[in-house]
Amino acid sequence: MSDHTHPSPAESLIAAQGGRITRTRVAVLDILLAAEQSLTHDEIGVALDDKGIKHDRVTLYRTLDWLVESGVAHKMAGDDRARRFGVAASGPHEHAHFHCDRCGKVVCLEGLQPAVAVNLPGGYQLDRAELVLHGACPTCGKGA
Amino acid sequence: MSDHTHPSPAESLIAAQGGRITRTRVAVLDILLAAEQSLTHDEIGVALDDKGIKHDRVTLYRTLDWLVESGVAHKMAGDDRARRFGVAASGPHEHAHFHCDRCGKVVCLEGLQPAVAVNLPGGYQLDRAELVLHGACPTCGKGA
DNA sequence: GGTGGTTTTGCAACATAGTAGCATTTGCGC
DNA sequence: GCGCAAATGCTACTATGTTGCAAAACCACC
Repeated sequence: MSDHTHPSPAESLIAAQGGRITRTRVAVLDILLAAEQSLTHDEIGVALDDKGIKHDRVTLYRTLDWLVESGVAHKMAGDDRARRFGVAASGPHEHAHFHCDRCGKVVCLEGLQPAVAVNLPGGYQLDRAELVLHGACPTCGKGA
Repeated sequence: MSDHTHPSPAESLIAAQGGRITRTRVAVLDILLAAEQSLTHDEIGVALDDKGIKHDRVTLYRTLDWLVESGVAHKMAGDDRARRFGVAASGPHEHAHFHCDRCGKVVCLEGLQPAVAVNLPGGYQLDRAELVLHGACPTCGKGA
């Protein structure tokens, strides 16, 4: 529609995965990149709507799914049935997550992988470990 | 409906929580007690139907919810949107779970809590840690 | 810059998981 | 046995996620 005078890192990130540069895809990745914590579909949808980007619920699901399959983003299941999405900073998402039980926010704790090489009963082949810490985040902890 | 000649441990467990001994509640807890791995609502419903226990989907939800609130069972969110339930052997459910990525089964690994007291960024108040190990279970690992 | 093929979007309908309200039943104290 | 409160079962509803297909957008090529 206009000249692309703002070459966001999202575009190059999408292009690096062999995907097409589309409005929705760039906007979603931009939102994910700017967010400090994992977001749900609904939150991303609201943010998308706030940016004036026309979108569909299904498109959002497929876009997020594509980002996860491309390794750009990663998804995780929270306490309720809402899946949350975040950008995968490093290659493997071998990092812990902190889930605040009060505000429900999920933050990625990069560079915080404990020794999970525990003694497996035998026969079990460990592929990856997912550690979720529950408690109160700094914001909610102070207001307690 | 007949005389209770088999006083299952489920009954006393329910009574200890101050709950009423009902058909559904005893049967559900019995199934959970007998199962080695966590079960979904659907799996419990099938097992309930297999035992000839008349039940409703909503009743099952509420029964499971009551068991969780009473501390008898514990729930966790899997990879998909289906919640899984299992009996809480000890008091706090401070144990790890193993999720087989091939058959989708979730097993509770009792007595397998690693040192998760990692260095939190500060301000975060850790309440409990949930560790989910992903990989292949002995059954699926052998057939690979 | 135009054209064509393929991907992506958008729409509608569907599928599954979980919840709410309320009348009826049932367990349990009395 | 009686009565009350808890638990069940029913319908309907919400939320989350999926599938199929036609229209539009993106990109390669000319």
